[in-house]
Amino acid sequence: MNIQQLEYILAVDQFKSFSKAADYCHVTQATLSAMVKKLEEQLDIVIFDRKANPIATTENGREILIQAQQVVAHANALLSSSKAINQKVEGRVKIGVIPTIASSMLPLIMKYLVEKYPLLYLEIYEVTTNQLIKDLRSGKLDVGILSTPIASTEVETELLYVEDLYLYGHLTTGEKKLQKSALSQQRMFLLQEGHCLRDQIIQLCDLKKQKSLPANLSVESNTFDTLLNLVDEFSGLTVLPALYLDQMSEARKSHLIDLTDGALTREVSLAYYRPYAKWNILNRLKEEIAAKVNERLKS
Amino acid sequence: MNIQQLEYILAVDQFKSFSKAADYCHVTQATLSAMVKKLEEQLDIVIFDRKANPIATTENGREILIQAQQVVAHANALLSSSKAINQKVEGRVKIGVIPTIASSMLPLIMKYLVEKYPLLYLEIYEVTTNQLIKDLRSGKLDVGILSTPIASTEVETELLYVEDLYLYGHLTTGEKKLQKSALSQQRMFLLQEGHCLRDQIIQLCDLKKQKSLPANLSVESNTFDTLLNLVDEFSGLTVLPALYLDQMSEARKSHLIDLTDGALTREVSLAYYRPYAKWNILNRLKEEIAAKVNERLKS
DNA sequence: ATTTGGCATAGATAAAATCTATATAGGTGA
DNA sequence: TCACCTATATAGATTTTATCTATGCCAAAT
Repeated sequence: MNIQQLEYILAVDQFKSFSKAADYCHVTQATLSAMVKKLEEQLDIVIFDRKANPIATTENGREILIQAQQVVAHANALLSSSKAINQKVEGRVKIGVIPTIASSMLPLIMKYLVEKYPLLYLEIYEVTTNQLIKDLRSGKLDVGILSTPIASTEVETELLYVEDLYLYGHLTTGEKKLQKSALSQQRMFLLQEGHCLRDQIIQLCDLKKQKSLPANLSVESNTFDTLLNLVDEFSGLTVLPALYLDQMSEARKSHLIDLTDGALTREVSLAYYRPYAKWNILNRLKEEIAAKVNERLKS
Repeated sequence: MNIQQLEYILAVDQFKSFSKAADYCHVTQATLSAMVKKLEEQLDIVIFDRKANPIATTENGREILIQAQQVVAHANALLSSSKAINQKVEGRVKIGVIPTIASSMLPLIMKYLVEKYPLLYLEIYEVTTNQLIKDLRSGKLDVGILSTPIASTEVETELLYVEDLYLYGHLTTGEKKLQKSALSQQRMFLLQEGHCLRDQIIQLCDLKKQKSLPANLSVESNTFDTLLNLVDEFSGLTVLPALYLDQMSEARKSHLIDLTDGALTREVSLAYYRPYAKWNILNRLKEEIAAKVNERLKS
């Protein structure tokens, strides 16, 4: 017995005709006849009196049909539920975000999201990449937003957007341009140890023997704001993600420096450990963030 | 989506393990995995979090499982119903019986049946073969009991039992034995026109130019009882079905005459026009009658 | 680092559903 | 009563689906 066979007998009962029922079910009359017969044999009950004109449902068949109706109705309910579930964006989601993304991207997206999805409770945690991966695995977080690639193979990532990185600062020459190769000669102000953007920049710029701060001053900033103050005061360079520019004054924007040969970029991705725990919500978040950010980055 | 797939996910939810669920469902783990995956793809909902240990049901999956339970429960209810229906012997059945069977077989079976099946209402109509076939076709009767073979192709018959026919009467020679070929020489008392047993005997005994009653007396009986009285009075022969002997006095039984070469028999069968209208009841009647009569005929 | 338990996947096989074409039965009108 | 018409049943071929065996892969535990 299967649901399809039940649908077949419901159709025959409704149309009082095998051929009309077959049309309705989008199968040939031969198929429908065979399936009805098979069901009747399995149940050991003859459901239809084919000699009657129009076809009649037997007494036993009537009882079977009532139950068949139930089964099919519930099956259809299940299918509609599954569609409804996929539409639904509600509930609590714990999101871990690394600081450099939190300070640059979140302002752009959060207000929009909470207004569009009033039934969605977003809990945002600002954590480092390493902590984020741990928390994903332990289940403390449902999803992370971080910069890829990452070493972990256990955590899956999906690219949200690719963001340009901008140089900011004061060159001794007073120029507004710089070659990539010259980067390693510059005094570069970086975020604290643990920020992945720091590591990325060190790698990108090949900053091993970099000139840094005066020896009597050691500052490692946690925020771009502090970093910018340092750069302004001590004269040097730092690196900012594109989305952070939204928060900068026009005066400071004039201190952005172009790289003459290509650009620095970073990937920002969603990271899951259990991709499907809150699939519909996370999938929607992914779409919304990607759309909103890419629209912003184009302008 | 099909019922089996729903049973699979119910098992996984129950056992928190694909392989245990597979054992439970008597399929391999590979099959169950594939089917669960297929269902998840069709619903576009991931039901199980396979990374959890033990396996966890996702939030969405939980909602699906609740509905799956419903569907499966109703499907099982349908299957049990079908079994119950096949057991059930109740309701009203209109049975047509030809007179020679009514007077011989019914007394044996009726009391037994109505006591064994108190919910069964048997309506018995005594009608001729021709009328019986008409009434079956028109739906006035659900089933008939008659002597086969019959000419009609529209009515289906199922053999109930084969019954010996006995000769009864008084031979002029005083003997208790007769050859078949001598039958046509005897004065034979028959039932009225319309009784099929009459026609059968005429055919069996090749009674064309038979000696019958004195010309000034024309009696055609409707009942064996009358027939026997005629035979006793006018001296001659008649033919009785085996089951009628139950109702005969011992005195009369001594006037039974053996055929020296073989026996006369008739087939008694159930006749349906719509074989499945009351299948379970009719099928049970068939079994009961055949069993009871054959048991009687053997003794 | 290696083993182990458990799910996924690939490829082959078996089972079931479906189709086309045709037979057959029941009803209808000449 | 015969031929015709309509509707269901059946046979055989084809496609789809379910299932199995064998193996890969991953994460947890030793």
